[in-house]
Amino acid sequence: MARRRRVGNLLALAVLSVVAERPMHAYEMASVIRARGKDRDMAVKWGSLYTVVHNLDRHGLIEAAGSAREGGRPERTVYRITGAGRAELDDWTRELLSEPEEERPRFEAGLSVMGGLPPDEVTDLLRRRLDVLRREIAARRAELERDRAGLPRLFLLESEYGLAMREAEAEWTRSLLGELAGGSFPGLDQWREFHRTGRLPPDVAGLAERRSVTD
Amino acid sequence: MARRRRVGNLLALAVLSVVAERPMHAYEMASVIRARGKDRDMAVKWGSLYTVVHNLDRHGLIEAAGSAREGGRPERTVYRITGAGRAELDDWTRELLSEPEEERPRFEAGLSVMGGLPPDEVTDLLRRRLDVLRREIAARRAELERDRAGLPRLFLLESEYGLAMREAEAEWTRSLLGELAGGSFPGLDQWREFHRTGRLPPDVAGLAERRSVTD
DNA sequence: AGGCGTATGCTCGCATACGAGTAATCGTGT
DNA sequence: ACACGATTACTCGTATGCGAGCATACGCCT
Repeated sequence: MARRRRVGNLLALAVLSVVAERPMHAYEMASVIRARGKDRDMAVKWGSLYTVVHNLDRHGLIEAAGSAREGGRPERTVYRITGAGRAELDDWTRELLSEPEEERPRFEAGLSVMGGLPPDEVTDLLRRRLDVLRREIAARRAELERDRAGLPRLFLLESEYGLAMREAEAEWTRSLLGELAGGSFPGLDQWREFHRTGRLPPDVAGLAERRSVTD
Repeated sequence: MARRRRVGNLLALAVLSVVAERPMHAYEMASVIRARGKDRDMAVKWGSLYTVVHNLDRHGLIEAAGSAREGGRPERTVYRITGAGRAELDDWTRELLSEPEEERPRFEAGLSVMGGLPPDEVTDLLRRRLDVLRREIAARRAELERDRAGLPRLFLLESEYGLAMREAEAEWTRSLLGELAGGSFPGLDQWREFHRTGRLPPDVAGLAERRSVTD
């Protein structure tokens, strides 16, 4: 699984998904993607739009269906999705839904180098993180509540999922923070010691090596 | 915040974090990163190692500290971290810890195009996802239990966090699956209808447009 | 009727990212 | 004592990714 996509940028998924509805020219795709709020779900970089559309064309996933010009000067190519494109869209969707990420969130990277900062600063940083999370959760929850009135559930799932994950993250952070601030975090003294003296206590040095597990 | 990093690849963070300990040559960095299991925390592509090391050098975050040759033929440059490098490492760590991701997980993209597949297939796909999640959770939990014996808590946090997130994800998926499989998911009929007829019921069409919110 | 802000629509160049390939050395079984 | 598989160590080319910039046109105010 996790096959290599001919065009791997998630923006390509968004493009396929809107052009599957009806033929459009590139800029219109952008507008529709924006109107549907799909750009919120996938951190779209608009600078990549034309590259992506081009590549989709090159690989036969969409194709020119003529061109149109309106009052506005430049002649724009209208694209339609091809059979291969539709197949790719479906297959990609299937993959995204059925296979959990291998991709680690960046916070995990942060945790993994966290020991390089002194514990009290870390506590402070996590407190800040928790603050932001809480604010975001409130904002999203409000937005979701507003949307529930007008939108079918199917279109709200991404938001619900995002909210649930944020909540879990906040919860986890809060619990860690409790241990750090309350002083019950095991090894806190060595950690502090390490930053006072600049060196690891001998019993911890060399301990950081992890065995290779079931990989 | 979220300043642009001179070298943005997370592999660069790993490199900085190990070379901060003591000067090393490139390949040794790779070994240490692997030995610490940091590569598990950040999906490292080893093909990027030399590019990244090069770029760190170019930007003055590390610098050559001489070169060594051992039995093995090629002369290897030994790098040490610079003041700027240490500052970058600390600043980056601070950012990763204190600022929650803007980055959307790919699953969210999947959810957002999910409507393109018929509900029964989606149910099936999510069931598969849940299976994989459950297996992963069991595996990670076992691994974590094993590691608890030998490693200080500080080095287990990434794993604990990863596990907590997987659990939350599984929980959310399970609950959605319940609604889909049990038929209580609102709008299920229209969704199915849409796939039978190929067209949206008129009351749903045009509904997908999202208002622009607080952005 | 002219000025200006904003939306539209697109181009370009540079910097990466990273897969795939290469070549030497080491370890170990026979 | 040598073959061969694994490990060490690195190079290169190609495909993107994407920020920044640019040009036109439209709506609206004055």
